[in-house]
Amino acid sequence: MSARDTLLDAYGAILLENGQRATTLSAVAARAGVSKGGLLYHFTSKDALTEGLIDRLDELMAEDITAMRAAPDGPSRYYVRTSVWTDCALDRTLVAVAQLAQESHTGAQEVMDRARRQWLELIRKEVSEEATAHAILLIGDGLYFDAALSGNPGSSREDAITAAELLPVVDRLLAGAQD
Amino acid sequence: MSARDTLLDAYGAILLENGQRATTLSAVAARAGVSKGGLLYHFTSKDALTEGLIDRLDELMAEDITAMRAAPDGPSRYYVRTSVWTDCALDRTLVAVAQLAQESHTGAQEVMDRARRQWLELIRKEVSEEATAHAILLIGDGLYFDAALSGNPGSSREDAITAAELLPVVDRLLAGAQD
DNA sequence: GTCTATACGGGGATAGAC
DNA sequence: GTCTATCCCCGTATAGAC
Repeated sequence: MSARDTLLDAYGAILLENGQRATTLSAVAARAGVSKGGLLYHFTSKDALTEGLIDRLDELMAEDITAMRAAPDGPSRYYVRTSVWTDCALDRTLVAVAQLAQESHTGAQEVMDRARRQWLELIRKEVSEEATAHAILLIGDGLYFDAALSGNPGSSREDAITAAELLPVVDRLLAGAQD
Repeated sequence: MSARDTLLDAYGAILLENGQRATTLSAVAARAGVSKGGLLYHFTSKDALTEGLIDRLDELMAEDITAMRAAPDGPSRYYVRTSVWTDCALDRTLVAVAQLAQESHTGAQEVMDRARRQWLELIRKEVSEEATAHAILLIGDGLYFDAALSGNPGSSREDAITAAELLPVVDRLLAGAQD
């Protein structure tokens, strides 16, 4: 794995677990196993580091949209299924960048906006009724919100909802919107 | 309005609009129209300031739970209705404290957890089916997530969903869970 | 490609005047 | 009750050795 990727992993992990304030250059460097100077060789500034993470999210989102479009059980079910926390690269990067977006980082806000628009577009193809499509999108948002709040989403709470429990509800929403 | 309340308003507003990193003592003091020293007379440290905001959320939540319990259209509809951004004190404080929770602030995480548990408990009284109750809770979470992401939720986007559009979907969920 | 040393600014907090 | 002045620490970034 490239040094750049290792550093982005460390940055994302700290962002996810302890929030923006904890993402000092020394903390990121230490977690990646290099010194501050070493970090600044690969990313010339902290801004460059955040741009790197945003670019990574853009790539992961492109993959996700492709998979969602091809999902055998349909985009809505795919979307809700994959919004439940699975600790995958997209989950982690998305919640990390969401933190940046909340700190008014324009680039982060734009990529989050783009992500939600792309998801909604695919859900709409399956669910003609506008409000239902939005409700499904909101359920996914809610799942990410929970993950973001918990700080350490890996240690899922005992009362966390599972995809298996949630999908029948999505099915009912889909069926109800068909009339 | 007391000086304390004015300062908490300023702190919450900056947290909401620009994120934790922007909430320096000088910025909060300036927004409240006092000096740094003036602020530190009312709140002896930055921690005291955040505790103040968390206490405020606790009070607002108690009011909200009372109103939700007495809502004529039922707790679920009340919950979704009021989760749509209305720029009220609870909305603003909740999203502000959510930011603190994401920065691993224990007190903030606890009050957010408490809030979600209380909401879920009341929704459960109306919706016996567990997954549906969770789905309704998640729709509210999603609405708060959107508000948090936008940075300045006051300036609602044109594509934002309204309560009027969302409530029929909630009704269908309630009806579907009755069988 | 990675390190140490250092410069510089900003944020939190105290002391004390008014 | 609110202000200014000041201190110290820490975070970002640069310079230059290895």
